[in-house]
Amino acid sequence: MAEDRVTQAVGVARELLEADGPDAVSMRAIADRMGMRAPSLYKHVPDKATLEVHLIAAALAEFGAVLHAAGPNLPALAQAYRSWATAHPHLYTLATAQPLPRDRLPEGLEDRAAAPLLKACGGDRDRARAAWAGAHGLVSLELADRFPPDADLDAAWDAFAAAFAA
Amino acid sequence: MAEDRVTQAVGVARELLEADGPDAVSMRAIADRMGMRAPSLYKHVPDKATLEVHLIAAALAEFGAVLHAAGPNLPALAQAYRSWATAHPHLYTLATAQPLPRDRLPEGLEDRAAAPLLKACGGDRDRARAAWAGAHGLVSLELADRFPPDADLDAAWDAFAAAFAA
DNA sequence: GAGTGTAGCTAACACCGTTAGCCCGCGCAA
DNA sequence: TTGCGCGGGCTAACGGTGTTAGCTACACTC
Repeated sequence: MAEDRVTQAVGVARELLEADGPDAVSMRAIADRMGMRAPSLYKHVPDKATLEVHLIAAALAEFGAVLHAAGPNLPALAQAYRSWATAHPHLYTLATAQPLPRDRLPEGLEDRAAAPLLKACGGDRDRARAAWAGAHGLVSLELADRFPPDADLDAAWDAFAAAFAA
Repeated sequence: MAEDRVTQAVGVARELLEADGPDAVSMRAIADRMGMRAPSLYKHVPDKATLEVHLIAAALAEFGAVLHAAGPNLPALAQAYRSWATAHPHLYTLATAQPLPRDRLPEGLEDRAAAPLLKACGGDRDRARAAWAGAHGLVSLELADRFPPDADLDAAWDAFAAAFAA
């Protein structure tokens, strides 16, 4: 059978990333787990960046599905956003901290992930972007441990939700 | 005289970072610009991480001063936040994307940078954190080119300000 | 059976941060 | 003046990274 070595490599990369963070994701480590040496990996994958693009695509698809399932109301979306991101911190960061390789991503992926929030904002794109930024900001500051240790994150999320409820 | 080689190294690191991004900041490149080889740099600086801590401290101090100068009202703060960050994208990212090495930073640096926003929010810490997250989210998504090319960022900032104006 | 493509391998390159060990020259003390 | 320590430069090297070149062995086809 030998199901596609590329998807296998992406899976291994995801395991490594989620378990031990971005520094653990090396071509040699991936190859090791696939039972081969690093150079052989290049018979299946052109380079590491491509692998990361696949990882980002998978992450966005999964994340988008979670948001979609939360339905188009803002508090539920915020909760889903935060809980997925904190459950997959390295994946969230990978998919979010760098420019999107839009030309190498499946058509419509981005829009599909954004759709629930846009609907929750009644189609107001600017408002949706501001809300997205709020959620992303809260999540990424939390993931980077930027809030003081005594900060009440739930309360901060409530304040965020309150600002956008009006 | 030989003004402190450490501050000189930090200055060079900043130049490299601002000019060509984080990948350009290598110990060898810094040493080159100082007219020496990389190993000699270690006679003055214990390691690269320490250099980065100095860079972060300098960035936070400068950024904090800019915010302070903007005064404690939210629209002015938002404008100052965005314009400093976009003027120094790599520096902003460096100082913001990783956990703060709080134990190695000057006492009170963090609070001083946060003070203007806290005052603008009337001392409501949760609200201030939500507002900070909004600004940080907008900036970091903009810096990472995450908004669609046709997005009107000014309008998104207005929507953000409107949400927190009420 | 000859040939061809797939998929593994080792060796190597250029870079990274970092360490070990050498050596030169300056200041200071006897 | 002589000797000595040490600050501050150097080269060589280690182990890591992504990646390429070039070899080989197996399977499949004609």
